[in-house]
Amino acid sequence: MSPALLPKHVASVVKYQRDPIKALAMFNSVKTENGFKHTLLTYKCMIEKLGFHGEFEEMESLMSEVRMNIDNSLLEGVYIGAIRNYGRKGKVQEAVDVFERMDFYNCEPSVQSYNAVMNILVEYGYFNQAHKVYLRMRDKVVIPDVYTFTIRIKSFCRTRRPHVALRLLNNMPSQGCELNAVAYCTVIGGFYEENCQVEAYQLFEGMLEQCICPDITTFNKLIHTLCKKGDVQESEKLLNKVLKRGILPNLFTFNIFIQGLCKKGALSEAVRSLDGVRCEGLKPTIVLYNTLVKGLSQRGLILQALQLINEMLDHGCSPNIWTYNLVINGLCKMGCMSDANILTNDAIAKGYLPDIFTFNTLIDGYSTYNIMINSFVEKLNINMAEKLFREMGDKGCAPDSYTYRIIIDGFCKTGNIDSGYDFLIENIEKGFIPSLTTFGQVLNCLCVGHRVLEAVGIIHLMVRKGIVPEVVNTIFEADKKEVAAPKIVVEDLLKKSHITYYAYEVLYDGIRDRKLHKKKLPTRCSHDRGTRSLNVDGTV
DNA sequence: CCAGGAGAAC
Repeated sequence: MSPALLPKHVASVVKYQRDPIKALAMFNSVKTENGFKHTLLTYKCMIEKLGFHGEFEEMESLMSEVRMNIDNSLLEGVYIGAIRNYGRKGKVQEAVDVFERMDFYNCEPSVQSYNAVMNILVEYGYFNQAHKVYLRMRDKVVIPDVYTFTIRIKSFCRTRRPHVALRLLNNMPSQGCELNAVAYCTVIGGFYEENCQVEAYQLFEGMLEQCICPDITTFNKLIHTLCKKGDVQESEKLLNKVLKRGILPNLFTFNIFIQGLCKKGALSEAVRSLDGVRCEGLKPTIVLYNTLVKGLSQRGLILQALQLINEMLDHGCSPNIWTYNLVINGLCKMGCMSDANILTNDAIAKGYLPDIFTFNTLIDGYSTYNIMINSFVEKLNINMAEKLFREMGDKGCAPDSYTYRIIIDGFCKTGNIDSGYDFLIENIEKGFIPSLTTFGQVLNCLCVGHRVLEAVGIIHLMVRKGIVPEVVNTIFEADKKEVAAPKIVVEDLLKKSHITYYAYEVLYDGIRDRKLHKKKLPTRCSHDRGTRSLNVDGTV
């Protein structure tokens, strides 16, 4: 007998399976296990998983299922999870819908549900709707808790009414709700947001006097508000206060400070604070370094930024493509396009593959696309090269003959003959004349793949486009020319080593084959480029 | 189960 399958086992598998759909398949398959029945726990985990990954259809259908199998009054946690996940993905209406349907499904929302939906409404700026939910909550005689107050405080702060927020804070004790540091700091942040340093600081001191001290998370949020505005000094003042209370700064704290210092241009101080990080026994992370690299690059301190990259390597922290993007962007802003290109190639050479942001940065440099595409082709990362090629068109930056050459080259090297062929045709269609090397490459690939029809088609296309050795033009009789020209082209290609001897043989036989000669090429759909289809002669 | 945590270019 196999050991019994327990709900907690299923729940943990669901939790640790990365792929929500795979988790769902497992979840469904255990239903047939002898004696196993899903519980509130397993349903909750599965619904949470689906919602977290934005699989809302599956999530909703599982919610219908759980309603049939579990006492509906126990499902509040499930609904709150769904509300949160809809909120995380910006689906405010859907979040509200879940909330609204709760009592219809015999689940009376508690204060937590009201809070969850109110918070989403406030986060997305639906302040009036949030207030309506609050009024309904009072109507239903649901008692607000400290979370409710904090959400309402936040709402007042977001609508730039910190004084109203303060009044609410002060009313909390009389409503039987104890103040805590989160509620306090939300108000304090609201004052700082409106540049009311005096009120904010007084309130901060008042909070500490009541022996209410923020934890590092809450504190970080507060100084983030300040540092974003460039007020590092005030942040330091606050930090010194909480340090005395035994609060320890963490990497978030340092990063926020460094951002603030960079913002006000105190770059050397910002760089020095790396030592402070280490003094605290913390190990600077890539995020921290990148913050500094960004600050330095934005101020045009490129050499220092590059020096910092070396330093991070010395400390066992590898830069990433973001790191390079920041410096590349700095160079572009300074107008040093060629240096930006050099650095980009340098990054590629070191194995840091440029991403979409690299190109947004470099977009001004007009030949940059070709450099980039070439780099990718050399790395045989042809997908990225093609993506760039498409993007280049979208940006109104027309590919030139060279672009085609390198990209066709890339496809041939990676054995993607369909794409190589399509690009060759597209190249010609755009009015460019590909080089014989390019023709040769595609022809070789086609012949190796026994794609004689297309290969021969290309030879005829070359003839029609006049891409032929000079000698062909000395043949005056049209029918003689028609027979001789393809042969001459193929021989010329072999002579100049653009095609292999094998390809030559295949082509030579192919052009003599009358069936092939007369046969029109089948219409090919370009797989990934819309519905346009081409015949080999370039007609659509 | 509900409030409060650093991340990038245009």
